[in-house]
Amino acid sequence: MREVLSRSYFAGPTVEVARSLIGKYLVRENGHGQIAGKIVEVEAYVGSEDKACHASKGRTQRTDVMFGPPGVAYVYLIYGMYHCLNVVTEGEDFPAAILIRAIEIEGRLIDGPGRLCREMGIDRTLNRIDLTQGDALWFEDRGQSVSKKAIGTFPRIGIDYAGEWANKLWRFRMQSETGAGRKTR
DNA sequence: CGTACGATAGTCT
DNA sequence: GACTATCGTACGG
Repeated sequence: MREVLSRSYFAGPTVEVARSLIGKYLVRENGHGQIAGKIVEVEAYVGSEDKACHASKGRTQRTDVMFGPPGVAYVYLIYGMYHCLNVVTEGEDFPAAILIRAIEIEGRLIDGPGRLCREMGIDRTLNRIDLTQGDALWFEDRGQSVSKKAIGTFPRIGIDYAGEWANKLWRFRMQSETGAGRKTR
């Protein structure tokens, strides 16, 4: 079984969708071939109330995409040199997204959103593209189930400014079977 | 091992 | 002009 995740899949509650993304596949297709990786770590950013969510600062040119339909890519540049890949979730006018933090490609752990984007050749030219079309970049269910037990929950990273919102356990990480990626940072 | 810090540019005030 | 959902290197123990 190999199924491209649909728009309705991403329309659900962000935290639940985030948890369910662990064990799914991220697939990148450029002119020269295809790279697929199993998703190992994600973070949920939920609504304008969530101080850690970029959209909490309002609807700007940059955050506008999060207010749109689910299943769309939100890619931004951070610290002037790295890109971060997110999928927009929930309905229109409810700004939320899931940050993809780590994947496993052929047994090799790609740990960190910046490294992941570098590895897969993801940059801002992919911002706002539709991720439900199986074109350039998309998510796949390959029928591998992950038990809830195998998924750890942690606070999100790099958002100490977010007050109480920094304590939410909205980061999900698969305990690796290979032993790779034990580190939690 | 651990912690500290600089690089670098887009975004918002 | 300040800040940033990061990463790699440098250095101390």
